[in-house]
Formats: sequence, C-alpha cells, structure tokens
Amino acid sequence: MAKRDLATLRHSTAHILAQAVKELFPKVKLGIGPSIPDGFYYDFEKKEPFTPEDLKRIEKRMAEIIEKDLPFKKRMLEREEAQRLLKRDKERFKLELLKGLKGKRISFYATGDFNDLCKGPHIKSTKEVEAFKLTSMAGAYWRGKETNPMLQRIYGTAFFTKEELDEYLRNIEEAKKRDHRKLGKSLDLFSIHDEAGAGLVIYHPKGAILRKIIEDFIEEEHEKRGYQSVITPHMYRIDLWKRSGHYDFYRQLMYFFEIENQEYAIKPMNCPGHVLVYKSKIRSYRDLPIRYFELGTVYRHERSGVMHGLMRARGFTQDDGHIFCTPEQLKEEIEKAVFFALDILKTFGFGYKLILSTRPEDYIGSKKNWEQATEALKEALKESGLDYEIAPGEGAFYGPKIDIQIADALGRLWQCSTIQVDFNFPEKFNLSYTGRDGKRYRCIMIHRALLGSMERFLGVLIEHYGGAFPVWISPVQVKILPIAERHMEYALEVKGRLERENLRVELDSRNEKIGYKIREAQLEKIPYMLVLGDKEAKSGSVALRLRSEEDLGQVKVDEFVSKVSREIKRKKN
RNA sequence: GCCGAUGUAGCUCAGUGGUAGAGCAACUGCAUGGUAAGCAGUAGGUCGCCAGUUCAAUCCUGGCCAUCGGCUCCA
Repeated sequence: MAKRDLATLRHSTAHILAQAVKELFPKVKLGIGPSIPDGFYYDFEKKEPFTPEDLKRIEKRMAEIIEKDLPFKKRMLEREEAQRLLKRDKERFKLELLKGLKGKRISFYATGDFNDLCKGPHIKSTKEVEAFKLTSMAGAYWRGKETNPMLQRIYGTAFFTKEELDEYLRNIEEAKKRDHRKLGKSLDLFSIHDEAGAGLVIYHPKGAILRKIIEDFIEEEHEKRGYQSVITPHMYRIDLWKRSGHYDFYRQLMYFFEIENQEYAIKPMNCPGHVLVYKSKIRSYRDLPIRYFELGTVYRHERSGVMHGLMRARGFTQDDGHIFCTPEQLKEEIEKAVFFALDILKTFGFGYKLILSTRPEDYIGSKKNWEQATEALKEALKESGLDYEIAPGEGAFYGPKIDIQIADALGRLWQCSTIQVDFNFPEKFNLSYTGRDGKRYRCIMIHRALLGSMERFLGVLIEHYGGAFPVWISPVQVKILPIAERHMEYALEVKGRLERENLRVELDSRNEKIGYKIREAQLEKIPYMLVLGDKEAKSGSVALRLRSEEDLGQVKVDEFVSKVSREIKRKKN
C-alpha cells in the first residue's frame, strides 16, 4: 500500500464491510464501495433494509475479519473468467461494471473467501485497519440515477489511529452544535411551521434585523458599483412565462393558479421583470452596460425531502441582478461580477470554490451561443487568475454559469454566488440596443446573485460564526446587566446613551442574580455584556465582559462607545 | 420524488393497551444578589393529522403531513 494513504485504507475498509455483509446476508448483491472525503460507503441490494441492529452486527463481524489478519490478494482474471464468476454469483451490478471496463484482464481482490471486482490498490492485510466505525445508512440510486433501482448504502469511516477517529467524531458533534436550524431556534432567529408550509421561513425580530443589516449592506455595495435598484411583482400571467421559456423548462418547480379565467404563476426567478424594464424603451449603446438590482423574493416548488432549514427553502429572496451589455463588454462585466462576489465573501471571512458549469442535457438556444458564452466565462476566469473547476452539464437551462460555493459547518458545500451568461433571453424578448451606426444590435444578458439567496446565505453565515456574529451584524450588540434593582436608574441612563449612538441594546431588568443574567446573555452569544453595580454608577463606567468570557474590567462609557463604533465601522470579523 | 428513522408541555427528553411525567423556560412570592443556573409555589398537553382494530388507542394497523440522515434535484 502507498504509505499511509487514507483513501486506500478506507476503500479497503469498504471491502471488509462488504465481506461482513456477505457473510451475514449471503443473498445481498453488491454495488460499489468507494472511499469518499469523510470515509467510505458500500451499496448493497437487499429487499429488507438494514436495521440499526444489523449495523451493529455488521460492525462486530468487521472487527472479527480485521482480527483474522487476512491478506488482500490481487488476482488477474481473463474477462470471460471474470464474467463467469460474477454470473455464477448473480452479481448483476458488478456485471454491469465489468461491461464498462476496458482491457482483457480484470483485477479482483480477495480477503479470505470474499472476492471483489476492484482495481485496487489496497492495504496489505485487514489487520491494518485500526480505527473504523459505521456511521449511517441511507438509500441511494444505483449509479446515482433516479430511474435506477435504489440500493441500501452503508456509510462508515476509518482512520490510522483511534485518536484520529475520536477527533473526527468529536468534530461531527461540534459541527452539529453549529447547525443553523438548532441555532436559529435557540437564538430566536426564525421558524418554519408545518401549518404554514414546508420550506417557508418566518423570521423573528432578531432574524429580521440580521437579514435587514445584510440586505442594506449588499444594496449599498450594488449602488456603489453602478447598479440601479428596481422593484418587480411576485407573479405574472403565464403568457410571460411562456415567452421566457420557464413554462416549458421550469414548470414543475412553479406555482400556478387561476383567477377570473386568467392563469398566473408566482415567480421562480426575477429575470422577466428586469427584462421588461429594459424593454420599456429603446436603448442606445451609450446606455450600456445597464445593471439592475433587486432583492427579489421567489418561490420554487422544491420536491419534498430536499428542504433543509434556511439552506434549501421553497420561498427565498435573491440578491438578484441583471446586466445588459454589448458583446464587447461581456468579459469585463463577468470579471467585475466575480470580483464583486469575492469582495463580499471576504467581508465575512469565507473560503470559497469557483466552479464553471457547462451546457446541461435540457437547454434552450443554439449550441453555438452556448459555446460562445462558455468561452467568455472561461476567458474571464483565466484573466482574473483564479482557480476553478469545471462541472460538465451543470449549467442552467438558459446558459452556462460560474458558481461560487462556500462550506457549512459539516463541510457540505453550498452554492451561493452564481454568475450566468444568457444569450437566449435577449432573443426571446428581442432585446436590443442602437449602435453607433444607428443599426439595432442584440444585447447580452448576465444573471447574477452574489449572496445567492438571503436564506441560504444566512444559514451558512449562522454556521460559519456558530451564532456568535461579528458586532456589526449582531441582532443585539450590547446587553446591560444591572446587579440589583437600585442600579436600574443608571442602567436606563447607559441604555439611552448607547441607543443614541445607534447601538442595538437590551436591558435585562429582571429580578435575577448577576450570574444568572450573564449565563443567559452568554447563551444568546451577545458580543458585549455590561455589568452595572455601585462602582460603575459612581464612576460613570461599565464593567465590560465579552462573550469569549474575557472580563475587561471597568471602562468609561465613552471609551466603550468609541471601541464598539470602530469595530462596527470596520465590519470586524 | 425515492430509501430509512423520528414526531409526547415553549425547549430538551422519559413513559404506558385503561385519556400522561421530568428538567429548564413562563407566572407568583421570598431572597437585593459582583461575572455561566438562589429558594418555594402555580399554571401549562386533541401525546403530528385522519381512518381502522379493540369494551378501551398516545401506545397496535393503514393512509397522510412534517422533520432528521442520505440519494436525486437546486440559490
């Protein structure tokens, strides 16, 4: 084995899992069992799903196999021989895999009596697996296709040492504490109700403040960069959706209804509205590029089972912008948009990953336009010198796109920013501008959202900060904690002073002990706690405690105000 | 949508074929307390929804809804 290769170790552990399953459930058929970033899985075809008890038994059997110190033996078989073997065992999925393999000789790996089609490499012996654990169980389509049969997937992980495994499991627990759904509840930010509908987010006052601050921020940044705000309706007659192509390509995700014999649909995207603004008069090349911006709320009928708190909702608000430009301006506009997005993400201290998505199977427009658009995106990425990956076939139905993904607490990646070129909309709506020569030219349209949606972005943000938001976006920035009732008067005075400085302040006026008040403020993850007692009242100061548990002692009120104001202004992370 | 699990008080969770409990929170009172939970009392539940089995269902069966872990799809 390549020395200490985690992927090899994990893949080998997947073999041991399959071996254990085969020993305990001989009728089970095998799918595939690769290593993945966090561990490994193996897919099985089995009528009755595995139970949690089964997992325990399997885990135990795996430990026994490991104890046996079985060597991984590689065998090269002639294709015909391999086929005969797999046919004999009725391994229909493996047979399908075999068909896809090139070459005459096929490699198998055996541990004891268990034999698996596999290109390797593997560890030397089962005994090398020191630390493993089966983590979960789920259904998964064969080869990831929805139309294929569903197999039972068992997930697990393996490490070289017990300590590493324990640390991994601890990290998972830590990440769970940061789950935005949990924090959203405990910090009183938002809620989602069965009664109101799945995937529909209701913001509580603190969540609304958080969102509003970020909305104001993003709106300002757009204005600084030459975007004009527009406001468009939440629904249109289906005539518009037919013209835009959404009726044909996006219908299954849209909500329709009929009033007085007219059919309407709620908007799943903001583009048609912006296009109508553009079309409202004749545009000249001198006007371009035109950039429209809107915090546009859209509704998409996401299939049940895909919702995920704020990260995946049915109603969400995009920081949506549409740029109308000439072909000559395209590249520069894309570059500007990419750097704009990265600038915003930097403000929040995010890491990110750029992805170029190309033409999907279902698409509108000509192949030539698609190629041209994809090229423009590539060029822009190249010139900006940024690393990116390519996701073939992942583009939107109307054009290729550059996506930016950021990671949540559990390392799951979420697409937030997206920048999409569109040659098709301009054709469908006959969008044009008058050139220098007086002739009409077709303009190009760019769709782009930087935060993506307020919902998803807030979800990622909550997990990113673990609920301990930087002061500038904290729903409550300061909490005043008077020690006894006789300090209320001074507490109110300080509160008034801070409010005049536009700080978001709460006063805990309850008749409780200071330790109790601190505990609550701490759980609410409020950045600054001001403890007020006799000493503070006398000297016109506050005893400053941070949520990091640091006690900064007595500070003059003025000093505190200027310290906090500075941090807010700098948007300190 | 698919596979599996789950759904009991505001929150976190026990529990049983004979219509339910704990801790925290809430409310009331006592205590006026200096950096993560003071004490006592009170109130709070169509046991997700709808059917069925049963003398009797929160518990058993079926359907639906929602949530969680995945798959698929996506901002």
